[in-house]
Formats: sequence, C-alpha cells, structure tokens
Amino acid sequence: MGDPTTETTTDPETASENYPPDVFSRACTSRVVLQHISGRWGALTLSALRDEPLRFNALRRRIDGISEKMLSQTLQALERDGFVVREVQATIPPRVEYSLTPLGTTVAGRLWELIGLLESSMDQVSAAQQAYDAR
Amino acid sequence: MGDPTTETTTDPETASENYPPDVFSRACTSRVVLQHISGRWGALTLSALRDEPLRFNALRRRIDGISEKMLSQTLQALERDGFVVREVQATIPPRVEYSLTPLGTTVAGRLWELIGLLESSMDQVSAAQQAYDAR
DNA sequence: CTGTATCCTCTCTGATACTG
DNA sequence: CAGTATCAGAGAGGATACAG
Repeated sequence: MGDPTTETTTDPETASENYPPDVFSRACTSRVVLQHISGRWGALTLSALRDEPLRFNALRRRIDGISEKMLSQTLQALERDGFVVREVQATIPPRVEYSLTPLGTTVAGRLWELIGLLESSMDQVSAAQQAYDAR
Repeated sequence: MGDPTTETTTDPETASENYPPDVFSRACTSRVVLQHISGRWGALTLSALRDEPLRFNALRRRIDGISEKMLSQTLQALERDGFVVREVQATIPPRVEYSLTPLGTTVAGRLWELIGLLESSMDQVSAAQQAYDAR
C-alpha cells in the first residue's frame, strides 16, 4: 500500500466511470472510516450511545467483552472522525461523558437498522450456515 | 457484569423482552456475522454485487486492492452466511459467478446506504479529523 | 474514575507459488 | 479462469500494571 503511482485506476473492462463514488478504489479515504464505524467494536460503541450519553465505565459494562484498551482506542477514533464528543467535567473524581454528534447520531441510526436487520435474520443465517457445513 | 448498582438494568435472566436483542452481549452470534458483512472487505464485496452478478476476477478488479486470498475467504464466509450464491458453470475454462441472495440483497442495500451516507459526510469527517489533530 | 503504557498472543493480510 | 497452500509481517486485541 501507499504506492504513490496508483491513482484511480483506469478500469479497462468495467467502463463504469458513471458509478457513484469510487468507494471501491484503494485510495478511498472513507474505507478507513467505514472500518471505524463498522469494525468489531465501532458499531457496538456507536449503538450503545444511541439512547443516551454514557461514561467510560458505563460503556464498558454495556459493551460486554470489550477491554479498557479497545474501548479507549475505539472512542478516540470515533471522536477524531467527528462521530463522538468527549466531554470532561472538572470534578473529583473525574467524570467523562461520551455522546454522539449529529453526524454520529445519523450514522448510529443506520448502523442500528443494519444490526436489527441482521438480528431478525439470524434464523436464516444459521440455517444457511448449517446447510453449508453439511456439505 | 453482575454489578447490582448498574443503572436501570433489566433482570439478567429475562433480558430478552423489552430491549431489542442483546447485541451487546459477548455471546451474541450476530456479532460474528456483523463482522463478515461490515469488515474490511465484506461490505465492499456485497456492495460490488448489488448491481449484477460478477465472476471472481471481475470482482477482484472491481474491488481495488483486494488479494485473491482475501476475496476467496470473504466470499466463502458470505456464502456460508447465506448472503451470496456461488454458481459454477461446467465450462472450459471454468466460470464461476457470484450473486446475492434475497437476504444478501437486503443487507447490501443497507450497507450501501451506510456507505453513501459516509461518502457524503467525508467533508465533515475530514474537517473533524483536522480539528482533532490540530490539538 | 478515567484512562495510558507495556507486553504478549493471535488473527488478518498480502506476496508468492502452485493446482485443476 | 478460479482458486488453494504456505509463509512472514503487520496489526488487532487482551491482561496487567500504573498514572492523573
């Protein structure tokens, strides 16, 4: 990666310059962001913040199985991307609240729809998996 | 986890009534599937198949930067989950076509919406990133 | 309470080579 | 054309310890 010569490749066969955005291009910056919001922890973190702002350890309890390190890392990425706001209250003990930005709320909504769709399809998916494994 | 002081938690044993599904639970099987469809290559692969069935190398060209191995692996996972159909035509040279199942089509649609939303928000995201890095 | 730092493991990923 | 096999490096992820 990081090859400076590879700009948008001129696809010889798929003469589809008319395609929406070039999300399929290696250089597409949104790929990284997509990873942040849809990665193993990103989607769950954004979804967890959909209803209400939460503090660090509350988030940690909500997202079962996430480690401190990953939660911290995930939140930093989401904050940098502008999906999450980190608000520090100067109290003792320190109190940090995480909430969604308007953009984050929109994204989290879509994500939640996707998760809901997946959840309601898990029967189908499980059946497909069993059928596949039976072969 | 079993913290009695946690906010308005539902009863641990009967937690499958009020809240949608417990996607936040470590044991939730849909987490893995979510990884497949939203992982680095899954989302792009499903999106690439939205318009039309494609063959292996056509997909490879379409999804810039994916290796043979990763494409193969991604397609296998998506097929096992029941999102993608693999159809082998007994010709010479071999011709294998990948297409979406109805479920796959639905999921890919949601995914595409999410990607579209992200694409149209990249200005905001980039600005947020620069602001973040400036600190 | 809210994290960061460190170490260590394991998976993911890509390049290469090879099969049918 | 459509993959599989193998190997090595990069990065994700977790446990623990420690800091503000």
